[in-house]
This record gives sequence, structure tokens and C-alpha cells, in this order.
Amino acid sequence: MVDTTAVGGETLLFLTDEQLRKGIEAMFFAYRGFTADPDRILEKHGYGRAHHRAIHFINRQPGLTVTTLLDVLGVTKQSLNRVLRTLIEDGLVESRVGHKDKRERRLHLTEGGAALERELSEAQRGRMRAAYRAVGPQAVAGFRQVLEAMMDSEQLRLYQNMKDNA
Amino acid sequence: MVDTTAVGGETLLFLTDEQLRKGIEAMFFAYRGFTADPDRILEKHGYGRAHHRAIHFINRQPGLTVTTLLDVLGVTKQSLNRVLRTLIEDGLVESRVGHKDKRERRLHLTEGGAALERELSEAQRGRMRAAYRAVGPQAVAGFRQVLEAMMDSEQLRLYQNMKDNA
DNA sequence: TTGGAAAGTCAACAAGACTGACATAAAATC
DNA sequence: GATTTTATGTCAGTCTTGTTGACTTTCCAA
Repeated sequence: MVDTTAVGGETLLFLTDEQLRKGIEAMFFAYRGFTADPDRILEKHGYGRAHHRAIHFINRQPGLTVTTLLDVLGVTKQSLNRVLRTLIEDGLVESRVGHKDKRERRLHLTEGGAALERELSEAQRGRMRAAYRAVGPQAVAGFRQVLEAMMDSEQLRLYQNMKDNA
Repeated sequence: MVDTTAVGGETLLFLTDEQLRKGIEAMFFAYRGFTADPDRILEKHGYGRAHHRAIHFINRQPGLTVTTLLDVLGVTKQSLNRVLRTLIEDGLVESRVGHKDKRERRLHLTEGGAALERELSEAQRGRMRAAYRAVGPQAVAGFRQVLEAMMDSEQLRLYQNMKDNA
């Protein structure tokens, strides 16, 4: 799969353009698989990926503020607001005025929102679980290492600063 | 990083929901990094990711037909056509009538198209190369294995059937 | 008490996806 | 030779999701 050679006791990697290109194309095709199952579920409910992302991170960190969510998602507030508005109107997300700072809006999933979140993440985890099982723990560790090394420092910060970081 | 334990001589992976969630979020954040550099370059030229994808695969397999490209990209012909039209108008892509089957249009990059392709892929490979170097060959092998295991069978077929498969 | 931060809204716009309908040329088939 | 299928392109309209810019309301903190 990946060309390696032992030189002076160390395993080296041929970083040919071909190898790098394969990695790039693997990311492209795998991301399609990664989003395929949630996309099908979202379509049934009349939502898109933007709704999924919002639901995911609200579930992840209940009570987070709009500004925090904005930072994580990396979109404009106008763009997020449209998505949040439909989720709130549809009764999947609740927006509570902050206890201490009343300008803040603390976001929570309702029961219905949590149900959709479970449906989405169970589908996505199912695929991830199958992949993990198929390749084994060493490959999984490598997978995570490469992904983390590919992030910008800002993305890595967000990724690592998420609460309950396992 | 990834919890493993040795049981009966075999390394097992705790496939907790937390572990799977971390993998999902890693994909989300890493994909942003993956596209960040090309996005900046594309914006300078007034193009988007759709143009990048077309340019990438035309470079990858010069002379491929529109239908083949359609299959690889997984979009409608109307959507691809809009992108191809601008690239042809701008002189980055050439559309040649097929030699044997004259219905086909064989797509090639012009010199200008190849120059943009190099600019884009050098940026993207640069990040990939840095990540690969940072984590080592074993991690890279694992990265590719997980990505391949995450693809749908159709995506895996496209991925593997690409010419010059290293 | 006032400046600025947080949040929300309105309007306009663009990329990039979609569907559906239709046109043309050429190959394939009957 | 006529018909059907395939490959491609195009027009029109829609949707999601992103953008910028302008403006308001709320309200914390200096």
C-alpha cells in the first residue's frame, strides 16, 4: 500500500508526489462516504449539512453560546442564524437567555433535537465503527495522527478544546 | 491517544462512542485544513472548489470524457457543465472531439490549466507532505487504510480504478 | 452613562448543487 | 435504412449555504 524502506534501522517513507496524490484523493472520496449516511437522513427531514453541524456541536456542548458555535463552525452569523432559526422554529433547538450575561444565547437540543442527533450520529458512527474494526487500532491511531497534523493550528485548538476530550 | 489494550496477545480497540466521535470531528476539522490552501489560491483566480476538482481529475487522466468525469465527481452534468464551460472559455481546459466516438468530448488541460493545477496541487501536497513527515510512515499507512474503509464500494472502485494507481 | 460586545435581522448576492425539459449529433441496433 | 440509445450541451427554475453590508436591540463593564 504505502512504500516504505528500512535505512539505517529507521523506516522511511517515499514521499513521492504519487503517494501524496493518493492521500489527497483518498480524502476526497472518503469524505463523500463520511457524509453520505447523514445526508440521506437529513434529506428525509428537509435539512442539510449545515443543520447537522449545528446539531452535532450543540449536542456536544449543551449550553454553548452562538459566538462559540460560530467559531467552531467557521461561518458568518447570518449564515448560522438562518440554520438556527429553522431548528428553533421546528422545535429541535432551544435558545435560552444566558444566566449571567443576558446577551448570550445558550443553545440546547430539545427532545426532538436529541432524537435527530442520535439518528444522525448513529449512522455516522456506524460507518466509522465498521472502518475502525476493519483496519485495527494501529491504523486508527495513524488515521487520527495524520488528520490532526493536517489541521490549521486554529482548527487543532478547537478540536482539542472541545469538552470531554477523550 | 487511542485507547488500546492487550488481551490474549491481541491488541483490541475500545470502540467507545467517544472514540468514534473524536474520529468524526477529526474528519470535520481536518477537511477544512485540507481545502484551506487551494481555496485561497482559487479565490485569487475567481474559481471555487468545483473548478479545482475538475482540474484535478482532468490533469490526473488527460483525455477523459465528460461522462467519466461526471461519474468521478458525482454531480449532475448541468452542474459540471457550468464549471467546464468557464474553464474552457478561460482557456484552461480544452475539449477535443473523440477520435473513435465523435460524440465524446476528450478533456485536456492547456498550459495555463496545467500551471494552475500545479499551483493548487503543490499547495495541497505541501500540507499533506508536512503531515506525513510529522507522523511517520506507519501512521500514513493507517490513515489511508481507514479512509479506504470509509468509502462506499462505488467510491472505492473509482479511487482504485484511477490510472497510475501507486 | 456611555462605549462596545453579543445577538439578531433585513437585503442582496454568489457558488454550486439540484430537477426537468429539450436539442443535436453520432453510434448502435433492429 | 429507420429507430433507438448514448453523449453532450443548454435553458429555466429552485434550493442550500455561504458571503457582505447596514442596522437595531440588549446589556455588561469601565
